[in-house]
Amino acid sequence: MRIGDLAQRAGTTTRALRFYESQGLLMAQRAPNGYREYDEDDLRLVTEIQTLQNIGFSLDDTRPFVECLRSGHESGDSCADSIETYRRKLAEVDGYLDRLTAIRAGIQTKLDDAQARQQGARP
Amino acid sequence: MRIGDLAQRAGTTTRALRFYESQGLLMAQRAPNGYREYDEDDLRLVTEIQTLQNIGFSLDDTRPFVECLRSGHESGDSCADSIETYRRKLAEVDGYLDRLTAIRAGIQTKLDDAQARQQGARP
DNA sequence: CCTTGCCTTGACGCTCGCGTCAAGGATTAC
DNA sequence: GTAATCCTTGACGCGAGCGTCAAGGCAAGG
Repeated sequence: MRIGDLAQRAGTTTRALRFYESQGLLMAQRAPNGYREYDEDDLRLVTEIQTLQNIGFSLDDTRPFVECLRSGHESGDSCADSIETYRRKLAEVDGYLDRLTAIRAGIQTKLDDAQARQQGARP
Repeated sequence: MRIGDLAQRAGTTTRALRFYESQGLLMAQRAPNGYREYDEDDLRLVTEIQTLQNIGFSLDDTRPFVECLRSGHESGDSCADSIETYRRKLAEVDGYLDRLTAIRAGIQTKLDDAQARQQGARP
C-alpha cells in the first residue's frame, strides 16, 4: 500500500509517517516511480509507535520496540532493550508523580494560607 | 540597582529579566544613559515569579500574582485572580496526576505481560 | 589612551512532533 | 485531453523560556 493508505489505516497523516522515516523508525520499499510502498508489518510497526506514544513515550523511546519488531519478534517488547525501556519509563513516571504530588501539596498550602489571610482580614 | 545586580541577587540571568520585561511582567525605570534601574520591590516581584515557576506555573500564570503585588498588596496571592489561578492549577495538577497514574498502570501491565511471556517461553 | 566590564537592542538557536505551504511529477477518472 | 487527486522533496512555523552570539555604547581603573 502507499503512504496515504497507510496513514488512513493507521489513523495518522502522511507527514507523520515521513517524519518517522526521517527518524529512522520506518523504512519503505520504493516503487519504480519513487512512491513509498508499505506492507502489513509496517502497519503493525506504526501501531506500536502510536501505542507507546499514547503512554507518554517519546519517539526515541519507541526505537527499541520498533527494532525488536523488525528483528522478527512477534511483539515489540520481546527484547531486553524494550523491557529496559519499560523500567526506565516507570522510574521516570514515578519521578514525575513524586514531583507533581509535592507540587500539589505546595499549591494547596499556598491556597489555604491565602484564604486564611483573607478570612483573618475580614472583620 | 542595575540589571546585573538584580539578576545576581535573584539568582537568575539578565536575559531572563529582559524576557520577563518583554512579556510585560517586569517594568524598569531607565537611568539617563538608558540603563534599566530596579528597586527592592522589583526583586520581590522576580522572587514571586521564580517561586511560582518552581511549582510548575507558566510565566503567563504568574501574571495575576505580579499584578497583585504591583497594585500594592503585601503578597502576590492577596487578590481574587491569584486565588482563582491557584484553583485552576490545582485542578490542572490533579488532571496530570490522574493521567500519569493511568499511564503508570499501563506501563506496569505491559512490563508484567512481557516478562510473563519471557518466563513462559523459557523451558 | 587603553582595557575591562558593564549595559543596550536585535535576532537566531534549541527541543518535539509534526502542520502547512510550495513547486513539481505521476496516476486515475471522465 | 484534462482535471482531480495522488505522490515527491524541501523548507519554514509553532510554543516556552530563555541561551547565545553580534555589534556597539557607557563607565571606571591604571
